[in-house]
Amino acid sequence: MRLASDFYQRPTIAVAENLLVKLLVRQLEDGTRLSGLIVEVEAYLSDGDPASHSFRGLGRKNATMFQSAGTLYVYPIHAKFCMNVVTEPEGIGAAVLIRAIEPVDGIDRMRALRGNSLSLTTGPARLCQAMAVDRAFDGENLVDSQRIWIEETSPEKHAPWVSRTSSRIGISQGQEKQLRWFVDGNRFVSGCARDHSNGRGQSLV
DNA sequence: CACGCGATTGCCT
DNA sequence: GGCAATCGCGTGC
Repeated sequence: MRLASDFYQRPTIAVAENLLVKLLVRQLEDGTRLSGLIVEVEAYLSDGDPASHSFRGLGRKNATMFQSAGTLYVYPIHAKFCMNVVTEPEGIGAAVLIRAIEPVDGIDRMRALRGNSLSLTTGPARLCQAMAVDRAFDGENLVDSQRIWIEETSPEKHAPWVSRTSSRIGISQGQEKQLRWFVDGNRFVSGCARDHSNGRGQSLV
């Protein structure tokens, strides 16, 4: 079942934690269904978070981040793209970056979209490429889009898992904040923190 | 040990 | 609004 607006319109940290092991679904124009379990996310807050694109207030390049909860904020980076889910009430400016998924449906198609590269969906730019998400999806709303959305998953359908936290990856400011969540031991999680969890990781369940 | 990747900024239009 | 980009680090060859 698709996640509704009230899921996204909550404190960003709660949304980030709860996005783990939800199913990200992309319906291609030809009807092909691509999907994957979210196994790594990062939170970018509206207040006191220098790593967040919203840190300096609403500008021409981050306006989507201030739209309603559930809106997809896609930003360009090094000729590729990363996708975020907008959280909190409209106008706040906070989001959750989806950094990795474990492929479920349409793996062959994802591989083709990735240019047959081995790393399919590990890393935010890679998973965008594998899910055929580009700038045209900036502003798309996961609550009612026919092209992309996030579904609830049944706990009995996948093995028990443990959530861990760590510092965010690839940022120059706000490194002390523990705003990254990932599924412990999952092979699709990016970065070394899969192994050490920054020494202060917490088992949440 | 080579290669690919990537939470931002500046510049051009 | 759109595009191009640097270099440190993890991955995999």
